[in-house]
Amino acid sequence: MFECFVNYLKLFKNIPQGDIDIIEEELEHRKVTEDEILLNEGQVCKEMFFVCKGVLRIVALNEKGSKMAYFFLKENQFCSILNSFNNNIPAIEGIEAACDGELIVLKKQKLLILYEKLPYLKELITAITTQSLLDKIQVRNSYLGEDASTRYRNFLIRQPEIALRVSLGDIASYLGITQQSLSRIRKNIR
Amino acid sequence: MFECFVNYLKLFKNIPQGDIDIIEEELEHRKVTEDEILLNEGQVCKEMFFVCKGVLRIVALNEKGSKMAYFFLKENQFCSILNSFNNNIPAIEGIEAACDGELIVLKKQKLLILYEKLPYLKELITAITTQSLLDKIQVRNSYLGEDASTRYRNFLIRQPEIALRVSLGDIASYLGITQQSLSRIRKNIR
DNA sequence: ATCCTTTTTTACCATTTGTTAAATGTGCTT
DNA sequence: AAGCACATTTAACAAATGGTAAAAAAGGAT
Repeated sequence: MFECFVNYLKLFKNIPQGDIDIIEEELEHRKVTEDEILLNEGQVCKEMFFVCKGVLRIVALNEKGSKMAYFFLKENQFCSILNSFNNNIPAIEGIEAACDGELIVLKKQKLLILYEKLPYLKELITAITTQSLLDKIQVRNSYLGEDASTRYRNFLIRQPEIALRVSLGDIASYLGITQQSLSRIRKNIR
Repeated sequence: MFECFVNYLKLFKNIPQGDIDIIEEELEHRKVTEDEILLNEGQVCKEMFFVCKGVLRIVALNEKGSKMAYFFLKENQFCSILNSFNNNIPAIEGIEAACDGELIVLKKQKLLILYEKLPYLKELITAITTQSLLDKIQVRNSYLGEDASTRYRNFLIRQPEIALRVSLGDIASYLGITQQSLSRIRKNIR
């Protein structure tokens, strides 16, 4: 049930079986279906998800009021709205399932218990999520300097598995262009 | 000399004078002039800067080979290339002074000494820099969903002081548009 | 003040992207 | 299989942006 999560952590640090038992005590498992909403914009985010299977998307409303995908998270990635989670403030973004999948749910209360019992876990998870922030920011910055066609080609290189599993509309909003533009770009690439 | 840095930290946590003496022991002060390069792309970043006066810019080469500004950092903000700083790998971005200014320099070696002596300092600085990452990523994401004119208007709202202190070329590259486009947008706004 | 360099503004045209609308395709339900 | 809802593709036109080049403006140095 929780192997994928534990196995992922073990990639970074050897964790004794006793600790694993403690960790699994506080985890929850959840199946999600496409377009299921895991967190609404405006709510305080009190959970951190770990994707075992499928793809999650972080979404927000843009200036014109339409939903835009900020990020896609796939297997072995954490997904939360950290600004909300850390500071107990309403989230500006929401979390949705981009396709059917399975998650590990880390409730904030339970995670804090784990951090008390196993302080190294806090360091580890913080390091992982911080690193993923740095990766995300690097990608988003580079997109701003590219035209739509280049953005799409780089998206295919950077996240080929995502490209196959989420809708064209999702990808277009993620790249900051319209569906029609993306469809046109796809045609030109063929 | 170092008051601005210490005063800033005190906003978050009360720090006894003894600790302040320890901290100041490890700090360095540096004056910079406009366009001075503080870190070249490709180098490993071994320092963290704290801006006392002026504006720094984080730059990177885009697909076409021209320099793009990823971020501007002003008074009371930390500036480093964390991916390089944390992981001892060459930086993809560079750091330059966008105008004359004064900095506190925190060398990695000395910072690690401070973290040993005052563990709460590590938590504090990590929290501050993580929060600023979240803020930056939020802004960059929203820019991707806006057209150039909206981006500029939101830039003026979000960072009015920066707008007055850096060149049009810097702002244009930050917003992912050409100087000419930005100049045209400015005209339309008047 | 003058010259020189750099930045900013303009203008023109090519290209890209957005908008609107319709057509086509795809999968699901009955 | 037929029908329906939804996603994707196309098309035609409008609007925005980029590329190039040149003029104007602003600063600095002498």
